[in-house]
Amino acid sequence: MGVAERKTRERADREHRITAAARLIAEREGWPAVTIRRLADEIEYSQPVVYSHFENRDAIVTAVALEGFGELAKALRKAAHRSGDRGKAIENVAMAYLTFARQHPALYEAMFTLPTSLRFAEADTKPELKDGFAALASVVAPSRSDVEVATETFWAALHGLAELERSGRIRKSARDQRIALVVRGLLDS
Amino acid sequence: MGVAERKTRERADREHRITAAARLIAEREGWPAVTIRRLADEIEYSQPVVYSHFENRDAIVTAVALEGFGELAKALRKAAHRSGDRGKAIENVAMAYLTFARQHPALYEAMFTLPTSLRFAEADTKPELKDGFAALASVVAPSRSDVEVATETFWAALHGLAELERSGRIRKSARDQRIALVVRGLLDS
DNA sequence: CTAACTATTCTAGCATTGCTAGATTATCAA
DNA sequence: TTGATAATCTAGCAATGCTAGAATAGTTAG
Repeated sequence: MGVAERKTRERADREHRITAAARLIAEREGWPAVTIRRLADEIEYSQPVVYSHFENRDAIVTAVALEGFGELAKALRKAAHRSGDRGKAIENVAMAYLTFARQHPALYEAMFTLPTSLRFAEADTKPELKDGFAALASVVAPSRSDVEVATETFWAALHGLAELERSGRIRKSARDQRIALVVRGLLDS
Repeated sequence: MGVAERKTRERADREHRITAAARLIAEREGWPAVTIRRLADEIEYSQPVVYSHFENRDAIVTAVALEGFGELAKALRKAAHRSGDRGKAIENVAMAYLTFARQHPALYEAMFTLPTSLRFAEADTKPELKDGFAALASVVAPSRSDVEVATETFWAALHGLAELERSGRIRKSARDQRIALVVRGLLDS
């Protein structure tokens, strides 16, 4: 009775091929180039098959975004882990965050600026979404009373830096100095 | 010979009616509802007339965004002006920034997340784009040596807060505490 | 092994979009 | 009044997201 198993496995494979193709095309040519027809071509099936996996285009973006959150969390955890003093830990995590955003611009776009159906701070919030926040919180300062507020602010600063850098609105050259400022701001308080 | 003048005035009026309609529809129903057909209907002309004013849809978004930058700069200048000590000034400006973003979400979206042809830090950078930055810089600390870096970081923090708040990824309740943290971070350094 | 049934996949099409070529109408100078 | 120019419109193209209904493949019962 391995037939059913094979079928579900094949379906899962195909689903993964869709998100992988979406991500690749987005990273190479931008999200507008990610059309259902293009994805259908890529997996060598017709359009309705794509819709048997995802309700609509946004759902595909959402799936990619979720992958992204998982990977970002992993990168942040790694950076938090190999850390000396607290300041260095914060700096490492900040660098890791900005590097991630810079190296996967389309992925980051899916995670933060494209319309997705991802809900935060709710009952059904996916673990991928919480993990990244937790990694940030771990270096902020486990001791201080306002960990959550401080983490939110840290996150906002990083996200803002990532976005303004990506859109070319702040100088690329002064990145390290800005990170230093953020780190100092978090330490002194 | 007031004919030519009247015509250019009428053209300018019509152009303004286009961006005003775009902005209104975007604010009420979101940017995807802003279609060329809809705008043409709104100004009671046919589609090609809209294209005689703007090269394409993005150019309309860009025009709205530029208006937004002008208004944001004005709001920030106002907040910077009525200020007591330096900490209060920074706080006022930060509050003004976030209030602006919250009260005009679609406008803010045009300014920061939708694709526009706005270029920063270049020769042809429009004054509206520089003014807001200048208003931020004015409260950061005219004395310190790293004004530009500090202003960029301040801006990034505000932008990050605005975006994460808008997308519901950080708690609305703790806004004031986060602002306090940003202000303290800027003061202590 | 065949026939019927079910699940899967495809073809073909709809409505909407951004954008434009070419016809049509209004405007104005000679 | 006529002819030329400018302003505007009609009609249409190609591309998009999405879907109904036909066709096919796969599975099971007799």
